[in-house]
Amino acid sequence: MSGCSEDMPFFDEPNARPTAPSGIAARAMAARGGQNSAPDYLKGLNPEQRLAVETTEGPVLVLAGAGTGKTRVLTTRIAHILATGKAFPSQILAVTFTNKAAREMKQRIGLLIGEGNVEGMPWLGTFHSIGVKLLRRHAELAGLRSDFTILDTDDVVRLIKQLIQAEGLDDKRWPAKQFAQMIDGWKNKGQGPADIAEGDARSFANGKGRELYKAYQERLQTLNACDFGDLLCHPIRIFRANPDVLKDYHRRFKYILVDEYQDTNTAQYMWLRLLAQRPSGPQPARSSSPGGRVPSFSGGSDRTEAGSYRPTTPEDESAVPAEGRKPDRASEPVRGPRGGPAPAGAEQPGSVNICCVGDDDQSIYGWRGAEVDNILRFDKDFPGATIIRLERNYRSTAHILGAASHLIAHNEGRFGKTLFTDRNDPEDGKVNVHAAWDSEEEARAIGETIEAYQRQKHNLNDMAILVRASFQMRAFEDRFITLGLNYRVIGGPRFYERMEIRDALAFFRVVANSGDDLAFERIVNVPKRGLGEATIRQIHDTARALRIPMLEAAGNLAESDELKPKPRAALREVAANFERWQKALETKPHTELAETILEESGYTDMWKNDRSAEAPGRLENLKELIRSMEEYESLRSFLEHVALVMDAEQNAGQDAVSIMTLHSAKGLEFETVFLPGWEEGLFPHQRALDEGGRSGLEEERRLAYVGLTRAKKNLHIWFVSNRLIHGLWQSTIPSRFLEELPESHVEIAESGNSYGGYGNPYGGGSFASGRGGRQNPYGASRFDSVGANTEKSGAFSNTYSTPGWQRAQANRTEATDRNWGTRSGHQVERIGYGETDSGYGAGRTSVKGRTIDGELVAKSVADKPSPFSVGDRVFHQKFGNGNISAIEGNKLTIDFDKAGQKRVLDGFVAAV
DNA sequence: CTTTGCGGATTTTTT
DNA sequence: ATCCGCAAAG
Repeated sequence: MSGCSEDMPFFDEPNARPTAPSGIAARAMAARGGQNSAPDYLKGLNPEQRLAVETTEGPVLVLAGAGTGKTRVLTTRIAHILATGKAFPSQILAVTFTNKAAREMKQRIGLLIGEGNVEGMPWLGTFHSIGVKLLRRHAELAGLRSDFTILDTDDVVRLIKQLIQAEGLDDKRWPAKQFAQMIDGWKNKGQGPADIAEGDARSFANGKGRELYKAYQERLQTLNACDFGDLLCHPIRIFRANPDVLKDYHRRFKYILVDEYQDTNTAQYMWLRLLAQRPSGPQPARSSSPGGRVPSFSGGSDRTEAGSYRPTTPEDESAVPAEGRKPDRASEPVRGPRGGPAPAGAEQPGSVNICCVGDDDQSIYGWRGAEVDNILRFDKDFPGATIIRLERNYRSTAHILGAASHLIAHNEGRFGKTLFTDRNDPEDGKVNVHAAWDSEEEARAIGETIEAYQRQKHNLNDMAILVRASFQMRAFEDRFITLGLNYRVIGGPRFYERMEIRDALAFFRVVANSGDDLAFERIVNVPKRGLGEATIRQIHDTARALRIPMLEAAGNLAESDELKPKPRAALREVAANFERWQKALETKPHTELAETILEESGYTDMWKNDRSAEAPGRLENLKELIRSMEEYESLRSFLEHVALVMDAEQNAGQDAVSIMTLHSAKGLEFETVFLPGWEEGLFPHQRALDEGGRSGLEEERRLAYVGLTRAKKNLHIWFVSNRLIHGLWQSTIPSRFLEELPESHVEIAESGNSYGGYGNPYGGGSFASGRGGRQNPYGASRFDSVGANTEKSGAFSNTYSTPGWQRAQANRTEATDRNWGTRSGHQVERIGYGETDSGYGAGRTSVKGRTIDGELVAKSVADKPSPFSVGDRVFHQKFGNGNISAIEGNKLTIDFDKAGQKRVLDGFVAAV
């Protein structure tokens, strides 16, 4: 968050191209047997991969399908560039989207080239972390000091709220959160207040959108702060306005690599374009392409500074590139290996050694600004680009690949790739499609399948459940708790988002940077000190009037007599505390200081005195926070890290099933994958359909594709006929994506009997043909309307007329009748609800009554008196041992030894 | 200042 | 249904 001093000199090395092999290069060359035998790191690459690695010069697009060795290519390519002495580590710019990807890349390059040498890659990182680095260097060019603070979403929303109120607007009618998202959207497109569309500007706050945006930017500037979007937009602006600065980077970055290119948004694209341009020579990446109409971030659309682009013409606005404007230089890139180092393309004027790796079929972040078009028009942006397809898949069985390929082929507007594999094991099973009555049964059945796999010696670690929306996770968590099956939820609320962590960080931020008013406001009255709205307003006003930080203003006020005695004493203490801690910053080790701060501020005591169930977990988190600080040299460098890298590894050691959303599964793989919830309205999601239209549907389909391609060997897809949505039971129909799977690779599982795999209760034939004409006696389901409107191709409508499917149908009807009674008066009560927050693992845990074969189990239990009494010692599968402190019916309040106080159903604990 | 009660929202997520 | 945030009352 606050100032981290970069001690590495900016240009730490001569900019000259290395002439002699560096240590790494020497080693790699030594490893190379003779002129014709490849160095070790190239061994084992297939021809396409090798081409992607060795085509170092000129623009290259690597279309890497799922499981085709994308990361391997990227890392080997870097290793190759280094080993052949084409560039110093510091001359390679390698960008990723997530810290995880960056970490992984660093690590894998380290394996290829030796740990120590990776340290020299200062420009390998996320777009944002590199953005921070650039911005710290040139902060003054953006009107900031180099110790600027990075605000996270929470800070931004609070700040915007203040602005909205300051404008005298109703913050109820104009939610700050919504405006924050709008600003984020604008920044994703690289648009400053001057650039936004009139309609956008008008649509918020009675037409004050633009003013509000402007006010927001001004406020950030006075706070010496910026938001995530600024980390990209400021550098873009700096580059545009300062050609000399940009030129330095042009000289510096001989090679640019971009991971997950299909996920880049417009701002990231602009940023890359600026860095990839080589003004000294022909500029293939210029206005001859759609990319030429790079939107301007600030100022009018006809500025030409930095030679970045020309005035846009109407033609430029069309998505069609002006043909016949091929680059003057030979567009034929250096292809293929020549044994020795390729010509020093890095020095050819005008050459752009940019390599983007991505997969248009895995673009699933359109909703947050990613532009698939960026990857689709790569060859227009960079004429003469080499496009390399990686289609050989090393991950999945032929059935899984067949299913995935067939599904994704329903999308238009793609490069078109077909994954293939040499693998041909007759043992490989087809993709299984299962039907269940409702989400609970779905969870139960998947739980049983998992246990069956477990009995066959499969590790839980190799299995994952990938859901479309996070609310689906609950059913699985519930079920797994009762089964005692270990699971881990990935991607829940992140560590840094937890209240206690944010509070603690706010204390640290003020200590590190007393001008951090947002942080100060957050904790000035934490723990409660009797400083209410009135006092805070007064501090605020004083600070604004005198143009000083709020902390300082608070100190002044405490010494004046403008306040009543109580708040005055409180403020005096706060000011004294911070003064003391700031002094200690110089002398005390930062972890010790952090502990002191939390102690002396009364923050830890606050949680110790809190009797709620979450309190112990929160204290645990605070301890973990301090522990994690040890890895950093100073409080400042820690805060910098936290601002950008906000994840924490969760219980990785244990064997556990992973539960996560499809989005967070991208990039991962599992032996066995379960894909529940393939129903219209949920997947494809209704909102994606409503808001995104056809392209929304295509993105959903890509998401399905991502899901399918996560599986290595076993893939189970599920759909249910009834789902609880917003507290209402809705009958649902199977996802259209099921119809889009090829019959030859799919098997309809007849899982029915043991736990009842019943699908569509309304008869109407198979889920492939049962669209339309079906009636729902219980009122209109919003999903029905979707299905009814779907006149989509019947290309696969006969897919499921197999004997197996028909038998499943027969089962289904029978079962339907049996279950019907229960369903109508649905009473799956939520009987107990306990929450655990301890650690980073499973965030939520809940227990509820359940129906088994139509009987409401929990209900029958509820009528009997509880077999336990207060004081009994009991055991719970998840929470361990504890003592009962209260009983209400069959709900027990238990003080667990480890997990703290929880409320659970008596059915889930046993007497010890 | 703290507590209670009402209204609104409830896809996906990184930095 | 239920969680969350905010505003008015205690």
